[in-house]
Amino acid sequence: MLYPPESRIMLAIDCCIFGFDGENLKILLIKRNFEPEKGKWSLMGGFMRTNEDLENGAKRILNELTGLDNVYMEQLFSYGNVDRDPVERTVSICFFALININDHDHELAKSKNGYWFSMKEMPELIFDHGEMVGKALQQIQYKAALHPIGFELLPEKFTIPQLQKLYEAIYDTPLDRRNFSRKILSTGLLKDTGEKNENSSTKKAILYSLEKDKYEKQFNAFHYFMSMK
Amino acid sequence: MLYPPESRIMLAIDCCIFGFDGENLKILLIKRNFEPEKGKWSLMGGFMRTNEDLENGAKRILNELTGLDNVYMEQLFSYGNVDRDPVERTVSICFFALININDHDHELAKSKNGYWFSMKEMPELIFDHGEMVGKALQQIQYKAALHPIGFELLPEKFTIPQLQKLYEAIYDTPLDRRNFSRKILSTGLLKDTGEKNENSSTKKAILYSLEKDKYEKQFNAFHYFMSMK
DNA sequence: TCAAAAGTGTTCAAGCTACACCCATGA
DNA sequence: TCATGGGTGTAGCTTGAACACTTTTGA
Repeated sequence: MLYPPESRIMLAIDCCIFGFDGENLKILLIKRNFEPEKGKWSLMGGFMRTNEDLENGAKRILNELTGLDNVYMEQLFSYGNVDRDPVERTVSICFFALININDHDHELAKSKNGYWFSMKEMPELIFDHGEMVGKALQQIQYKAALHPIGFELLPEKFTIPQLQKLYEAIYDTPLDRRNFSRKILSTGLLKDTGEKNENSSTKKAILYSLEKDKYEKQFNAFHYFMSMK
Repeated sequence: MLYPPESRIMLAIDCCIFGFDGENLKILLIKRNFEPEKGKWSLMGGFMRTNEDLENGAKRILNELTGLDNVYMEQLFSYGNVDRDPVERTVSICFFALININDHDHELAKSKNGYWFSMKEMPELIFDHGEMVGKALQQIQYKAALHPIGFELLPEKFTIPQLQKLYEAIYDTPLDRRNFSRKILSTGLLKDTGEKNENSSTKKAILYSLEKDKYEKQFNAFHYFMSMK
């Protein structure tokens, strides 16, 4: 038995892929060499397959561009205005991913015409992809204020100043070093690795790693990383 | 030009409809008199039409059960596990609505086999509808902590004790009357109507209405209605 | 006049904000 | 030895939590 065919609709997945280069929050976009809107910028996307769950579809598409697995991904929102796609009525389920910008397969991304943009220098995107990115950024701001998702964008070992720069990039606002440090350390999520950041030309900052146990346990607890006024 | 037919998929909408009766947060469910899962409880739902935007589809479905228009609705999440629907692979976009429980068309709801349940007495639901309700409740808890959505569940004129009962129902926790009152009034969103609640058998509480201007302006500002520990 | 619900004020503790000094490093 | 960036401490203020008394009303 099947349902009547009245609402079989093209179903797509689009993926906002965010990274952080130490200074700026960045997004991975592709220059389309296929129709429609060939030559313009868009999110990485693709059609949902009939035999895969939504999350698997999103993972597949992320993997096609970055080569990555095991990445933090969240379903964001579904877009389905009747005329959003000029070819045919298509509903797109948008996901966002937070990746460590150094981890992905650069060659693969290049072969798919993928380029990183700072959020502030993002070009115009096709269809409603600009709206998707706006919503993704807003969602990251919400979530990062309460939950420790920022770490997903950093390498395994990171310094507090790096983390602070990330938060400053996410909220596009300067933060006080001393208060930030105290707040982050008070969560108990950070473990001093005993190592220091050798890349610095001044005082070397302490490298921390995540307390995995606490991280997983407390992930859904509230932390108030930002005061969201 | 059309896309290849590889991923045309049945697209449904399901709707979590919440109300508040003065004591309990409630949800409107239907007892299915149609297949599949005839006789079991589910959310109100339907298939997306090819010629309507997602929000319009959700509004249509809400209206079919309640007769209401102009209701607070939010897209929640999309569900698309391959085998979630036994009939055929179907992706469902879930919305939630907050309505004033007295405003809707009781006869219409009855004619569709709609019944209200307290959240705590909710029966088992078909498919992944239980998961949907859980996520909707969580989203309401998040949102109501920061944004003034609670008012959508109350009549136009309401008292502070009523509002407190609503928050207590949403978070399933008792709140301190004095602190709650001070906090809510400090937002400046409430306007003393000069009237009092005549339904009370003891001291009559002041009826407030929303400061519409401030409400709309501040809707996306953060308020910290709840301390989310 | 009593019970029940509503309105209001105060005190204390915790947390946030703002700010200053010292240390380590490489040039 | 100097400039730069990193680590830490403190004082004041704001906010939230805890708590008690008074008022209104109908029975």
